[in-house]
Amino acid sequence: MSNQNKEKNYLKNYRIHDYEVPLTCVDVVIFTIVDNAVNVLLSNRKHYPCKGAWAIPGGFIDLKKDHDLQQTAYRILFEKTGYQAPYLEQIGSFGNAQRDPRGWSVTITYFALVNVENVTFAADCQWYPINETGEVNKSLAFDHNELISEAFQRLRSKAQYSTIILPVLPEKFTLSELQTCYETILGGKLNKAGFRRRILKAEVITELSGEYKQTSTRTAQLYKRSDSDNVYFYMREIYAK
Amino acid sequence: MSNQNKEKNYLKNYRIHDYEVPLTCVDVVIFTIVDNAVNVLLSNRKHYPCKGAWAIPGGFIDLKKDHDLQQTAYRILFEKTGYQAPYLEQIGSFGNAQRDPRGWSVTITYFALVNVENVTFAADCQWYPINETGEVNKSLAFDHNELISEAFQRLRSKAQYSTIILPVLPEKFTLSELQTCYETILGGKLNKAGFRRRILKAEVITELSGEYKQTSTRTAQLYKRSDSDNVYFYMREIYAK
DNA sequence: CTAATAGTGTCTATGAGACAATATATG
DNA sequence: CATATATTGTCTCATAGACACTATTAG
Repeated sequence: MSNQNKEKNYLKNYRIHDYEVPLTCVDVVIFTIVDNAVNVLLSNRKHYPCKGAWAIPGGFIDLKKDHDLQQTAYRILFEKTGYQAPYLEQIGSFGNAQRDPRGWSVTITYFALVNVENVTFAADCQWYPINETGEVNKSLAFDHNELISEAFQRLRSKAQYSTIILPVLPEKFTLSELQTCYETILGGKLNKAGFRRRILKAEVITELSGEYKQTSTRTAQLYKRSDSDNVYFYMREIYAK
Repeated sequence: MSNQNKEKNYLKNYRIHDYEVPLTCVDVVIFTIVDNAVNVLLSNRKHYPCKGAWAIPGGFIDLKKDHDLQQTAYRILFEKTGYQAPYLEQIGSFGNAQRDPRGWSVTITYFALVNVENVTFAADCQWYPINETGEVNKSLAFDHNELISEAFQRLRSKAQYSTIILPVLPEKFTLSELQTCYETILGGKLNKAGFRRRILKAEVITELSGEYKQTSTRTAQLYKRSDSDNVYFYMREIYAK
């Protein structure tokens, strides 16, 4: 038998269920900002294990429908929030023998950034604020509080040198609102003049000429995300205190 | 039946093989520097599929022996290189329906940095230089050239703002050798005075007082990694040209 | 007018890039 | 001494941080 035929033969007889395999699933930590606090979307589990417990949205790969991992994550996010194209990034995979009572399990974890006003979330979901350690004050299913914490660290770290957080803002926003979002995520105050210089240099937002937001005092210029709303990466980190 | 008993019952009857699951494996891109070029360790596949093809070291999770994903990666690395504690970092997971002829498959990919002199690699392995696009000039099994490229991008990107590459150096080295390593990975020349200021500021290397390396001209001060050889992250990127 | 927030001007501090000067080996 | 590389000094430049000043709105 030729080598090629041997390979064909091997593949014909290959059955994944002849092997011991881990559980593999995809989880998505969905962040937004509500009332100047970072919030995460929690979903109440309908099925065993951990039925009734709160958890971040997640699920198994649909081998028939999902073309790749990213699409699994998009599907999960869409099912829970109705969002079509949010900011979505893989933060890493976590796997060990203990994290799931069913056995050795791996989660490929993503994080997403959404604007709270654009979410029409499923009935089993709710926003929950995260605390200073990047977790929620609530006992969650599996190791989900750790996953949230990891995701938040990534978010905060990226906010220090990029314009990643723009998707949490509404369509139109002021520079002060944008600065407040950064301050919320970074956990400290930023210098106003410096912040403005920095964000304008990135050319990721565009002034809406003639459009202003009424406030109790001086009106503020409105901006929108630029059409080419790619994330900009700075050569230097910003410092919040 | 109580809710707790129902859960126990569910777990007792849970069989992973009742579900359609993807293949899940761990692959490790092992980098070193040989003759001022970044090299990657390739292993010749002994088993189907892609028997006889070159691939990066990888394998399945051993559900009995491996406590977590990181340990799977360490095990794979140790089996191929004899290395006990190299620099190892997860770069991400890649999964889709096409990348493995056996079906939907996920790889959790790590990259490692080793010093070439400390490796005693397995007989089925060899170093292979990577080209400007971060791939090897060779057709590899599965999507392994893409994985190498992703890993190399991560390596280069991290070298711009951290001291991550120290593990590729031998026990004792000169500042010029260290700078050459950085230049090899970054793909450009660095400013000498600036580089020295920067690396010494990080306090990740220690002068070996009285020890010098003979060269054809002036001897050079030897250094070693500091005992606390944690990776240092700079607030600002370095620029190679 | 006052209060409050929006928006700008400018000085300082940090650290990288450029480039040259000096030091020390070999032959 | 010539040459090559190691090592250091110093000037410039970009950008962040500090801080105060001006502008504009409501009441």
